[in-house]
Amino acid sequence: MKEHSVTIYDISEQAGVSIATVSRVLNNSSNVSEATKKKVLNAIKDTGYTPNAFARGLGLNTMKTIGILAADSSDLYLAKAIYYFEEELRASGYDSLLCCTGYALKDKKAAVDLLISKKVDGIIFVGSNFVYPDACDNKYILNAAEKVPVMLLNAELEGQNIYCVSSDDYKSMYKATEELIATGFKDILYFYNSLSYSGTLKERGFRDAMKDAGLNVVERQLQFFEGTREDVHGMSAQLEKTASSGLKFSAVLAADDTLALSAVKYALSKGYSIPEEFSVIGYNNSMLATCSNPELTSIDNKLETLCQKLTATLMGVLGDEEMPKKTVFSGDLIVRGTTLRRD
Amino acid sequence: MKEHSVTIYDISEQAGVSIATVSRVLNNSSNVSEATKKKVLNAIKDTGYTPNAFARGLGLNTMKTIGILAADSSDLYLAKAIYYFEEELRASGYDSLLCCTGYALKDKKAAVDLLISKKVDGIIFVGSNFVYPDACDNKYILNAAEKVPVMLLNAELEGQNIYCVSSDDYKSMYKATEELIATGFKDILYFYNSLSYSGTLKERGFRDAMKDAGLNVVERQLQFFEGTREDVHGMSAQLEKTASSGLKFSAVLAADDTLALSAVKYALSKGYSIPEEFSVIGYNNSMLATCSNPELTSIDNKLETLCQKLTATLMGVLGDEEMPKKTVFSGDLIVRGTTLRRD
DNA sequence: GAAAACGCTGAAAGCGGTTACAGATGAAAT
DNA sequence: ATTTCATCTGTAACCGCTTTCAGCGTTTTC
Repeated sequence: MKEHSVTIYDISEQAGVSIATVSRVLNNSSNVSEATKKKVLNAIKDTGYTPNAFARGLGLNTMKTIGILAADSSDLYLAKAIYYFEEELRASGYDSLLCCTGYALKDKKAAVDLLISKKVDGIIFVGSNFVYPDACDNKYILNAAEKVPVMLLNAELEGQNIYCVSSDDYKSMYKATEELIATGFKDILYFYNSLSYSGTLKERGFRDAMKDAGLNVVERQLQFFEGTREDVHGMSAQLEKTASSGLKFSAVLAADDTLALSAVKYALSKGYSIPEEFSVIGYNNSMLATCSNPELTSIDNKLETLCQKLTATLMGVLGDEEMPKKTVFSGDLIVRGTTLRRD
Repeated sequence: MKEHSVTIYDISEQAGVSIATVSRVLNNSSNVSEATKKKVLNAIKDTGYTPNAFARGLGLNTMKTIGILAADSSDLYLAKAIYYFEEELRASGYDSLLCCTGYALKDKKAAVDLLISKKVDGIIFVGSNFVYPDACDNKYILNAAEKVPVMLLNAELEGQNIYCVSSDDYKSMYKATEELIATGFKDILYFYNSLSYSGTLKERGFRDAMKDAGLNVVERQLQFFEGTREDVHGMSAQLEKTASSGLKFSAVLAADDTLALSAVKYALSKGYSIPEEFSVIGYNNSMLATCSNPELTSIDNKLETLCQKLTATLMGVLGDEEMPKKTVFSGDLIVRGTTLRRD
């Protein structure tokens, strides 16, 4: 099978030059005469030679590769982020090594080691679930940052060589809560499925907005969904159960569009008319928002902008520039069919 | 920054052994006495050493890495496939290098070269859009196959060192068409957005089923959507336009759940009741199917099984086993709310 | 016309591992 | 006591590429 792949030596021999010259041609570096360059390029074309990136990486001690860590690449939001990163990185001359870690801390640690051993030039942690409320669980990130710049999307962590780009989830959720209240919905159920860093921010936004509006929040009003992120049926079942257990709510503020969609499903099954009798606000403004019927009012946290900014920051860091350790973008509330218009 | 990272030499020095011994400990190979092993492991722990994967790769000429090529990692279906592959590969001791190529041939070629240069042990082409109807456009795949095993998901291409695992899209679409006809819908609009290999199969399935039912198909009945894969509004607008241009249809057979969802949107906007007056069948049985209201009847092509089979085949090939060059799984029609039940 | 500068090329060291081979040590067999 | 053998460890070559340094021929400079 692997019948001794073509190396720079084969090229040098065929072109009648030294390997150094071949290397120079490959890298477009320093002065090589047109004649020799042509000879080398021909030899390369003839043999179908592709340089060995290991060998190059060994010498240069960089593979021009950025590690991307995401819990679940099939999550709509994370997938989109990965896509943007891939695109941005490629445009900057970097490749990406993707690791889907799942949500267990142990696997996240293993993935970081793997990326380090592959000598990535930087690591992007996609999504807030990598940063834990308990500080000592975050040591693996600090360790990584000792070796390589670490970028956090939608999470925050202080530390040398750690850079954060995130959306202002606190404010967004505060705004969303206000919106529901302003359109006449006071018995709001907060529906979430992640205990992450940004999850905490969102929850605080909801609580504070309720408090500032003089509304009381009972703990049952915050529903945590434990199932998988795609289990829409399970989600609406939980709402159903919550309602039948006696808690009254006429609006759902969801930490995620999928949860919001399940709320729409629940409301329709109950025969409520949306948005007059029952309102819903989602989060992330994913494609689900426009797929839904009626379409979801949702928070757009400008993922593409976040990803661009994060990549730009990373490139700056790699170029030894001084870069801001923390950038926050505020989100927009996109009003669609699951909330009332106000004028 | 990069303050001379810890190497095997540092470990050997600290542990008072040779680098060969350190290497042996790292690879758990041959006989190393417990005492020395312990010394080495301690040194590793103390220094936080992680082996350099380039150097290892250079020596072994394998990085234990599989390249994954997908046009768009944020596409629901592709993202899911990527997720399964990642999972399966990791379980088999391989890592994955993801390249999102976009849909342009040129970029696909570039991505293949990149993977080859990174010395991946195999390449998985995720999705049928990598195989073109025009054979000479597929040369880049044959080239890749000269260097490394090539795996095709949902596409077929003859060639040395090329292995295909796919769903029987022809039969599935044939079945779906039959279902619509059997439930009383004969003026079916076929809605698609991809000219890929499996796209062709699907279309043939539709055409043949219609023909076998004695139904005529006019070309306007096959609508191609050119926009992006998430533009639900654009899709329903096209249906709207098609309808107002005079073509009558009371059912949509979509090559993709997103397209199907847009059909639901269109039908609802027209005030048709689903599924009695208007039926829809989607494809892929993605989460959109259960997100929709009413929920989509869709073809489940058992993506997870496909991915598992493909990975297993690849592992077999890498282990120099004889493997089937082509495996086909048939799909299931999952009946939900957008088609009538039949008894 | 000799010296200096320049453009191009090659030899060789090094990147950090793996591994074949040889050497050292100690126990078992004769 | 000597040989044999197994067990453990070290030396050094090698993987394919980049890059420094030196060398050489040619042109410029005074």
